[in-house]
Amino acid sequence: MIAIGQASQQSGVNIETIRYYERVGVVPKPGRSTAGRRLYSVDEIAKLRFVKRCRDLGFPIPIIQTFLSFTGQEDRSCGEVETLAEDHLAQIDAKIENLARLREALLNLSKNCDDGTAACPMLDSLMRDGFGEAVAQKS
Amino acid sequence: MIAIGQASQQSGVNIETIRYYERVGVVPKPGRSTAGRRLYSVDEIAKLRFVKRCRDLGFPIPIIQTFLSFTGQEDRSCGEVETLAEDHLAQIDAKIENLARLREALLNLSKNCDDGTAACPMLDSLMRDGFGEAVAQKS
DNA sequence: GTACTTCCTGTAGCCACTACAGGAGCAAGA
DNA sequence: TCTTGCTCCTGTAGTGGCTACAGGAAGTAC
Repeated sequence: MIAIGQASQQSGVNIETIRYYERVGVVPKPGRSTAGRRLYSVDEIAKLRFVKRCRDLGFPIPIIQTFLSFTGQEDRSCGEVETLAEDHLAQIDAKIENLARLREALLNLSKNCDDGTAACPMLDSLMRDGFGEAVAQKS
Repeated sequence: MIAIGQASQQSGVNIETIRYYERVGVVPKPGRSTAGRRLYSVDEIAKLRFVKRCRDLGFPIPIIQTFLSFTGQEDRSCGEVETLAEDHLAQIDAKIENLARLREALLNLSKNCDDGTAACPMLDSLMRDGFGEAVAQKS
């Protein structure tokens, strides 16, 4: 059983973030020492690392909680995990597409800036009507 | 001079968001009617629309404030605008790259799910050591 | 005994909104 | 004139996923 600082080092999760995860119920409350300090087992460290990996993959916390509720149970979990992962993948694809469109729009705008005049054509374009409607989408 | 509802329609900015922009100082405080209701001029609507377009392009609010401080002033603005836009473009590129990497990692993980066994290989991979380090980057 | 580090709780801040409560004004029809 | 329904007002709190800080207690090394 190790203290939170070591748990942080071994899992790669910030101390404050570990406490945050505990507070919102992502990971279960760990045991405590007689003085009230958190003590983590190897399993709990593994769970923290799992959460970190999922977060690095961009999964939102509620999805990770669903994942954690599946681990250990054998039946039906794989299909649901796959569905959640595919949904997430679709969202990532949508984000990439959106950013690519935005990139194009921005590139078109800023290349006008090269013409050497003092007033900025990019700001002009943004101020004038009729631009930008093609970009407006939520990421 | 029109009321906030019309200003919202004409600019495409949500009413609550208009008030938020006023509160944080993105747009100047508008005039008021005798009863204390906000009244917007054509110029102020244009400014709101400008802010919306910049937000749609993903510019953070402090940058938009810089843009707005440049509009109307002729000298030196274009070079600085270009720099800000290029920085932003670089950030978008970094985000796209990150998401693409993440996409790959996720695809590799979830395609293992197809093997028909009951326990989930994807969750297994995430629980085991040695995976995910290549993905960990801030978006 | 003392200096240093780690840990504790609780609260507030970040970004860019969004939602809601509880009230007031305004315009149109009966 | 009264009522109905819409718009608007202020102020506050919530969203997600942390991060930072204050003020204190406990542990460790010399």
